[in-house]
Parts: sequence; C-alpha cells; structure tokens
Amino acid sequence: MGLQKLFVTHNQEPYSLGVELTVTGEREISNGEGLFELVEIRTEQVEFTFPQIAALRQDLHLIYGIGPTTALKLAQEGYREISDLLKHPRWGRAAQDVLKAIEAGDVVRLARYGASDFQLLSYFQPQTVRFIDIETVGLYYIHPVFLIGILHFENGQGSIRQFLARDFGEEKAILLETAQVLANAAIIISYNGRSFDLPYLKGRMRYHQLTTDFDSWHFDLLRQARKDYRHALPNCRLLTIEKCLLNQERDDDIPGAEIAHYYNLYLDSGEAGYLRPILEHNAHDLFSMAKFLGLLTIKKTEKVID
DNA sequence: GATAGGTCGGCCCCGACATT
DNA sequence: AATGTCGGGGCCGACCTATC
Repeated sequence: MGLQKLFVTHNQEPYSLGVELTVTGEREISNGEGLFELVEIRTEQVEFTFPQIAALRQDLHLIYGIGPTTALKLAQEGYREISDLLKHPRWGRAAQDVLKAIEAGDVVRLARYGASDFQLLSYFQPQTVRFIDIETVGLYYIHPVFLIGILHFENGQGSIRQFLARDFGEEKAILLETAQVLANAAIIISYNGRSFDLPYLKGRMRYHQLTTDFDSWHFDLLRQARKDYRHALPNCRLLTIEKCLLNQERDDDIPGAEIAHYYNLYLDSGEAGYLRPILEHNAHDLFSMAKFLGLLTIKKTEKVID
C-alpha cells in the first residue's frame, strides 16, 4: 500500500494541539537520501533571559585551584572579579588564562575550567538554540528512529519541524536532514540527550554511513534539573518538571514506553491516526523543554548564578 | 629549613536514573 | 528491556601556608 503518500492529516487547514501548539503545515519533502514527511507546528511564545557574561567574570571558582574556601577568603579580602586577581602573586597567571577564555567566548575551555552549561548560555542568542527530541522503536540504537523534532525560536515565536519517517526506509532521509540542521546549530538543547538522543542519532547515522561531525555546544536540561531540583521534586523526569514547575498536566498523552507500539500499529495497519499522538507527544516534549529553559533563565538570572 | 595542617582536584567505584 | 551520565564517598598526591 502507498505508505509513501500517507499523511497524518489530509487537511490543509491549520489545526490545534491544545492552546499552545498549532499544526501549520504538513508535506512530503525530499533530500539527497529520499522522501520523508515534514510537519510544521507553531508554538506559543516563550520568554528567555539568558545570563550575562558579567556573571562569568565574577566567578572566582573558574580559576584552577580556587575552591569554595579560597573563593570565600578572597571575597573577604575584596577580590570581587577575576580581573581583580590579575596582579595576585598566586592566582594572577591562572586568572589571566580564564579571562582570556571569557573574552574569546571559548566555551569548551570555560567548561573545562568548571563553568556550568547554564553560565555558558551567555554566549548564545535564544534564536540560535535548537531544541531536539527523537522518537524511536527501542531504547538502543540497533532499533531505528522514526521521528525527529526540532524546535527553534525567532523573536520569541517558536516553530517546530518534525521529520517523520513513514516507514523505516525513510529513516536515512530524516537523519540526513537532522545532520544538516545540527551542523548549522550554534547550540543544541535536549532532555537527557547526553545519554539518549545524541548517542542514538550518531549511532543511527553511523549505521547509515552518514557523517556525524556536528560539534555544536550541547546543553542537557536534565543535568540542570537534577542540579537545581533533585531534592525538591520526587524525580527529574520531564513530565514531573511540567507538573510541578510549569503547573501543567497532559490530558491524553501516550507514555514514552508505548510509542514504539503505536508506531508498529501504524506500520501494520497503514492507519495514520496512530501517528497523531506520537507527533503530539514529541511536540509537547519540545515545548516543555523550552518553557523549562525559560523558567530557569528567569529564576537564575534574578538571583546569584549557581 | 623542617614539619604539620589545610585546600583542591583527579581518580576509582558504585548505584540511581533518565530516555523510547 | 540497554545504555550513558552523573553525583557521592573515599583516598591520595600536589601544592600552599603557618609555625617553630
């Protein structure tokens, strides 16, 4: 049967996935590796207040050898900024190195010096961020990936592009499309992407002999969630973040563990209705990540940075 | 100069825990 | 279900400071 031509909706009109998400377009497109389906979704606005580089300049911990005790002592002696230490007999040299990295925006080096991912957001603009979330047929990359969602913002306005493989034969095309998007992204943001999404994508790309040389900065929100909320929440799953911090609950969301099952039902029956909840789930995950990041940036820039 | 004490970071190991 | 990451605890060496 003609799965290649199968659309989730045959409807050309925009339709809503709740108040926050509106499907604005859906079409078949092709790239060098073949056809796949693209679903476009407009989201509500999200406000981000990324941290300032000034906060990095005040973080004495970035200097190798300065821990909490020394930082406190130095603060009491009147050293407020890294630049105040430039002439210091012991820390001057290291302070110079750190300052150089700060001015150069060398995020890799700053991360080695101990800057947190959140602090490093200072070097990025919200519109350069690409949020990513994938849906797969299993937990390990011997199984294919069939849906890759990418969210980005322009003037606060969000838009999601979902690359959908309508059968496993289209997997390579959606991977190629994703590799191209990621290669041009300044920063990738995910939830547990360090352990799951990124290794998974790279594994599948290797399998299909695609290049995997995207080296964008990657901010995993799970790590930040655990850092900030480990003791305040029962767990750090994205759904819990939504419920407890964003005051939202999903009505008829399918559990992640059933996604593979739904996709297989779709493959067996050719019934596109089984895909709807998966696309919706993916879009909600992406939008929740964005809202969580918005919350973090507002909360953490109000106060002292961790 | 010798010694003792403090601070920091790098290991290693292990369990918990997110993702579909 | 498979896997990668992370934090905590314990330990150790390097290096600095204070004291005698």
